[in-house]
Amino acid sequence: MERNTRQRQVIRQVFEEINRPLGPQEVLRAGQAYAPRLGIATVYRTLKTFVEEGWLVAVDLPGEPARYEVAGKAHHHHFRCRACDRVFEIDGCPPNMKRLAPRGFRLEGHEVVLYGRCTTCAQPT
Amino acid sequence: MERNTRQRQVIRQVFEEINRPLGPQEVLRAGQAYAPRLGIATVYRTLKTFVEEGWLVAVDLPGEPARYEVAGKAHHHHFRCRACDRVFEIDGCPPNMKRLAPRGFRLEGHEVVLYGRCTTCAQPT
DNA sequence: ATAGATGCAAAGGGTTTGCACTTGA
DNA sequence: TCAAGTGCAAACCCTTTGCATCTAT
Repeated sequence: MERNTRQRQVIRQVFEEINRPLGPQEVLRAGQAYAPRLGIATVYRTLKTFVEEGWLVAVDLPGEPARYEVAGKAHHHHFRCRACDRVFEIDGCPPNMKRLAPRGFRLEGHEVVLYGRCTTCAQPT
Repeated sequence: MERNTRQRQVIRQVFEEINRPLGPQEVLRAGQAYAPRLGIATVYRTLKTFVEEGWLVAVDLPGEPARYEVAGKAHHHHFRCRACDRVFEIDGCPPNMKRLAPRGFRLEGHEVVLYGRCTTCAQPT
């Protein structure tokens, strides 16, 4: 059965406070503000546990380690800022994905990732 | 200056024969059919060299090691078969990507990945 | 009390690098 | 000839795992 340890409370809190997908290192650093002895192994184990419980889902972007976000949101995609490397959720979804699949291929799902500058990093100064 | 070694000939040939994105291990195994002593380090180094030369481009899909394909093709995306894990190029591109970016964000690029079954793996038997 | 959770350090898997040997030009 | 390229093994980085200790329940 599940225990409600200090570390898990902290990790849950981190995801509730920072509303965007977070990687293990981001979780570790944010969590250590509340629990300085928090270790990276615990972060990995806890992320895995939360995914199995269904409270988190993995967000995989091309060419980088997995991030995680709170589960249960509507279908959506992600925007990755090339300046600060943070990832943001975006609503909506391009239409007619089906017509892109070659004939004979069965389309079961898709991923869309946008790249550019977030509001903060797009500022002139 | 660049040398035209047996290993490089073999790796070039592999990409010309197999017309889809290949990962280092796929290149190694295909290449060893022609050059049995081909080593994985050479594959990595050669892939990197070819990318720097501009002959190959990296194809990164979420959550998996990079693949490579011959450069110079028109803008396109990829389809990954969930049964055989092979990746195929697909033409076309969803319209109106711009409207998906949040206000204030500057959109510079995008990736689309389709998932499903390729023709071969979609066959009933 | 005690099984689940943690922290550390060691082990894994994929990628890169150091170095002596090989080889194309 | 002789520097670029290769193969092997060691090093690396990120993630996972083993194990002794700690701690919610």
